[in-house]
Amino acid sequence: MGTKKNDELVRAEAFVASVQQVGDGELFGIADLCREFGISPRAVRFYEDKGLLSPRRVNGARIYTRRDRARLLLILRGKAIGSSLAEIKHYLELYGQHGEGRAQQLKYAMERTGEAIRELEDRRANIDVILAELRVINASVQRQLEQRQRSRTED
Amino acid sequence: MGTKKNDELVRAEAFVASVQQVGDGELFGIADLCREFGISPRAVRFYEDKGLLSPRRVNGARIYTRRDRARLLLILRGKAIGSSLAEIKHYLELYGQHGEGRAQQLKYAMERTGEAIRELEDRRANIDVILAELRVINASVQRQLEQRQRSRTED
DNA sequence: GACTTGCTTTACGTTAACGTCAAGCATGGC
DNA sequence: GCCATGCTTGACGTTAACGTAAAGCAAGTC
Repeated sequence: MGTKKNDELVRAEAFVASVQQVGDGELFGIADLCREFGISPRAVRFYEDKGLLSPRRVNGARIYTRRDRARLLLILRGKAIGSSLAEIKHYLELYGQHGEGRAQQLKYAMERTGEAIRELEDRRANIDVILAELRVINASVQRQLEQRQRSRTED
Repeated sequence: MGTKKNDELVRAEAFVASVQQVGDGELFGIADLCREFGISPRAVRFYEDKGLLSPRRVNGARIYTRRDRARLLLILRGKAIGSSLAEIKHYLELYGQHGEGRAQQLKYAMERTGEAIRELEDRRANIDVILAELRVINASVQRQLEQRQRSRTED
């Protein structure tokens, strides 16, 4: 009963927690992340320039925590759904901690997340429309094909 | 029973038909389309440069049919879901007619639409993941707020 | 201590998707 | 005939998201 739905929820909570986590434990070099996610170092540094990441430094070299890694994953997912880095930056801010602020700020945070949710639902709705149309097309082409088959069989 | 679902299907079939329609009937100037969709003439001409539109000309001026208008709508929906104009061009090709080709071409067309469908489903899945996370965040913030309310009431 | 390997910054190049003039034709009003 | 309006085609500018050298530090190897 609702096991799949619940799995999704658990996974979502875990990921949000990993983004809000304090940066300790396992550490990564830039090459590690690039290998893991199949992206270029240039891209990772670019995201940092844009304020999406802020790894620590050891001898000038960038050191990433699990939290940074989670942030990078969010960036890539954002790109996968067609968001700009500017929009993704907003997402990252939403994923930040909201425990310290006062009521005013909490309300503001809720409005922002609400906005983001509505926008994404809207985008998904548009995808659904296109998907429905593509399925119509696909079915139509398939009917065409089946007709050919039949007229051949009738020979 | 399934009325909403059926409405979607009908609407999808109607739109696909309007894209495949022959260009006659009602005609539009570029300003009409810009007003209707809230975009700039420059953008419309740009889409034409990229091969996404090909309106007829009268005295050099562009004349758009219902079919062109439907194509433009598809372009804008494509943009709304974060697709590039190059990807949208692929969509437009998929929406084109598939009645004339031979079996080989029909099969190829089906593969392409199948690909596009899978990609969009993938994108939608990613959106769902982010949506789930945003809802987790939203709920968390709301709990924080309710706690404040309660501790105030206890005074 | 020279060399390789892996990181760094700086800077210039590139593609996409337009915005923004500038200059010219075509049509309708007066 | 003149002028405003609305269209047209260049051509150059701009922002985003990197790619692509070029040149230099830092650590480990032999």
